[in-house]
Amino acid sequence: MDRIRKAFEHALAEYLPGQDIVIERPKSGELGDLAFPCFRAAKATGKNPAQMATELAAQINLELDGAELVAAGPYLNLKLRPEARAREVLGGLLGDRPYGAAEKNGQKIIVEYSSPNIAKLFTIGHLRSTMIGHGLVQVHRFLGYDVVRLNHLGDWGTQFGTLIAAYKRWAEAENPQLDLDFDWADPAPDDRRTPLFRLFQLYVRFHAEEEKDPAMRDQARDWFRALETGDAEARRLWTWFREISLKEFLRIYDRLGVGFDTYTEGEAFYENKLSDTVKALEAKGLLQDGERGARIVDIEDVGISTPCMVVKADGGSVYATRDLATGIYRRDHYHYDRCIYVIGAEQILHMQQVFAVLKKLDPDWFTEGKVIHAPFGLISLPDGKMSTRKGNVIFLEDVLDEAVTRVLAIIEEKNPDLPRKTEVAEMLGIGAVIFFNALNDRVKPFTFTWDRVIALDGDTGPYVQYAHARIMSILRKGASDISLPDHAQFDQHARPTTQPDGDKTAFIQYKQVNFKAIPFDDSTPEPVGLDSPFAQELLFELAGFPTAIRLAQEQLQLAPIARHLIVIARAFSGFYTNCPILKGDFEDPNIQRWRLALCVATARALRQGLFLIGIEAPEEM
RNA sequence: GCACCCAUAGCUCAGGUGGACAGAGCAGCGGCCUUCUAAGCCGCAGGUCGUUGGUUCGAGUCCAACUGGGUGCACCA
Repeated sequence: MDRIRKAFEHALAEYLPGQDIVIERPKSGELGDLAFPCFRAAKATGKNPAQMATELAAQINLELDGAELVAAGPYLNLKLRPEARAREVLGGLLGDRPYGAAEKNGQKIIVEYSSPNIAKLFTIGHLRSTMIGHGLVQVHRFLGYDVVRLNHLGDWGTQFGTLIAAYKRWAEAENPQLDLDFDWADPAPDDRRTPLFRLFQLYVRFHAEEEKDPAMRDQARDWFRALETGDAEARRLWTWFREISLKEFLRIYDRLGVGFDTYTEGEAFYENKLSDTVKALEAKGLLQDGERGARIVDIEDVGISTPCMVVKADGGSVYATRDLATGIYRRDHYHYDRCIYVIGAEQILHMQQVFAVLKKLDPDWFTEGKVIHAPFGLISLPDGKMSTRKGNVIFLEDVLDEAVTRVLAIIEEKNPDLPRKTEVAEMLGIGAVIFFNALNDRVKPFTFTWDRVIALDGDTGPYVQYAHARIMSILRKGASDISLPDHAQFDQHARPTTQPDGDKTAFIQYKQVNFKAIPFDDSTPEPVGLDSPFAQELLFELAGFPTAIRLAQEQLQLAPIARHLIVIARAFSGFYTNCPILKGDFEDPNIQRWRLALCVATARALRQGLFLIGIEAPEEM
């Protein structure tokens, strides 16, 4: 389609010299494959847009086989004949390269995402940063960028004082390994009898009790100070807490199919870099005295009235200090082209402050767009904000488990003989949750309800997966001259591992799918059997898939991909119900071949898109 | 008080750089399983795009003010 777009652009440029030629996609495939809105050009030449479209349609000779120009009101549309469209789209989708993927472009992107706090359990809120970040990683790799995946672990701070104090108070004596249930707390659910869960219980209890006994706060502070000054006992517990937390995190990442290149560059990593950061700011003359002796950077000149505090009155560091140190370290260590922070929208001001200070510190490096915040809206509960401290949260694992349970019930009802039920249920249940997140990937906050997040009908992950499974079923039954993708091979590429040096491949290799009967080269015969409006609409939507991926990269959000997957799946359903593939009575056997080719192309696009947002596609469901 | 974000069908949301008729899903009602998976398909019904002005040939989209909601505003992260 790129080839045709270029030819169209060229032809238009010839007739409209000196004008910006912007080519769009029509609203539907019925109108054409490409559209040129004549408004601007008409205005520049003082013509009526509709008249101009008519004139251009008559004048321009495209010299493209199978393409015609049609004036539709103020639009000049390029419309391919059904056969030409089929050839064009299928040729792109059934080639060696993943559809819409780009060559390496030499640019390096680093993405910081997930970044959970040690000793806390993943909530539904963590899904946002984790999966949006993962999706952005996939999309950038797909488009040819080198990507570094960073997990900025919350492994430092006063909460460690809290944890150590709580551990000392309630656990050390009778439950030192945290391997027993506490008699003062609800027992952990069966599948969550982990040290991390009990650590979390300690944390919640401490916060509850310190309300009544403020002296406990001092103990927590003291322990954190001990940790900062290198006290051996504090250090030992910190290391251990970090370990048991990370172990659980990795298990969940594995379940989600997410991974990172490093887990070591968390907040603790930057502790010994803070004083240098402050010195660098000092050297640049950026630090000023603030209230009560705090040290601040004034950023009013860039429109931010709240100054960025870097040093507290007591000389301690704050969040911003760590983020500044992080920014500097990454500049020196990664030499990136762009650094993306996938962090909640409630931190917009904070990120603006940090970016503003970084720009003052090194305007040559931190240019516009060099560091960028990809924010997402907060998830709240029907009765208010989630609070880990208060314990009114929805845990991510509970959501995933519930989704899988609901899917299993449906499988038992509709397809009880399905092989590998548990695995399929896992793919579908988790897919539903992840897809919902991708579809709602936006700045608007939303209220969590079980039925919304785990919906299985309508515009959902399972809807897309279902379309894919139906195709695979057809191919199993009828595609004797099409070799199917090897499932093991697919899994290997589809699931990025949690190993730092693991997965480097962002897209599925489909070398296993070969069209022996219909090679795509100049000798490829005219496609037949695809002139139905349903087939044509499906082809049109498949053609729009690369645009959706590029849009996702530009906007740093996954919604365009999720939405387009729905559109493709819906178009396929139309094709599926209206155009027989295996059961048809074809006078020309090539009709069936070409319809099968369209099926393979669709499956490939669906899998690829699901993969980009982090979802697996079972072959049967 | 100041800043940022948001406001489209009963509900949840789409509507890249203003432009082809404001579209989906859910919920509701009515059809479709002796043919490739009914987790599906088809149809019906449902909207003064928060309000008022402005810019423009053209505004759901841009600007201003207002109303309503969310978030943030230096010694927590």
